[in-house]
Amino acid sequence: MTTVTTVRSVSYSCLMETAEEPSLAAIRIEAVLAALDHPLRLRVVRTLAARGEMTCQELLPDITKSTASHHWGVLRRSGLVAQRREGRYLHLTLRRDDLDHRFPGLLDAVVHG
Amino acid sequence: MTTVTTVRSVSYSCLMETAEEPSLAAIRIEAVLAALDHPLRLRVVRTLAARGEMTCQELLPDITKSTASHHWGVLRRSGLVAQRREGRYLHLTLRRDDLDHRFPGLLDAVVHG
DNA sequence: CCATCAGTTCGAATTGATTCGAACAATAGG
DNA sequence: CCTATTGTTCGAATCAATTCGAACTGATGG
Repeated sequence: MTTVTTVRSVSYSCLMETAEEPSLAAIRIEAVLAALDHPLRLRVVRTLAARGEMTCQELLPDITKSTASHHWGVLRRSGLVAQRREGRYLHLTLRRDDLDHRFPGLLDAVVHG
Repeated sequence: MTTVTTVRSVSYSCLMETAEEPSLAAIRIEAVLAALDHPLRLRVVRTLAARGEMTCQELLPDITKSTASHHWGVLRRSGLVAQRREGRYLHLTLRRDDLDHRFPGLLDAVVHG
């Protein structure tokens, strides 16, 4: 009786991808709207707007890690959120300046909605 | 051999519902974001912003009637679009004043995105 | 070194949105 | 009246997004 241990050594090549955040000019309104169209992600954006930089755990403590990570990816790729690594922890911030410059008024509408 | 004709006389009681558009104060940002998170509906909003009042057929000529009607419903209930009946035709308009008043800058961001 | 912790990735299941045809209401026009 | 047209509603099928457990990477600290 041998315990089968499936080692996926190759497929995890592009793990912990460094900054897949779009540049200021590359932020697309379609991606921003799609990211905001989810209760959890909208809550995260509002919390970041009110409290500034926060860690992942502070933002979504009661959510499964894999689910939370999915939402971080959507928020990052949309251009709404930037991340900063500090040791093991990931610190997230709203890209307020970029968003205000690209879509003036949008964040205010979303936050004080 | 009788041809069964299922007559649904009761279930169509609330057909052609008159103005299920929310009032200015009742417009929710969540519904607006959800409505904008679809390529067809985003295209409709942008077309209405550029060309003003238009009929349903002018807006989505190549789309199935039932599918189009579904999208009109989403746009109406979100508060983005108002409708005016003229005979058989439905004329749609962007609720620009209401949206600019409720969420200043949002429509501009969406249209010139 | 080794165990732990934070977050990512994959694969599969569930859930939700979209789409379409058919039946329908309401109006328009002969 | 009768027929064609415009848009709605229902039901079912399809497609996309969300969710979760398990395996994994990389950093931390004994």
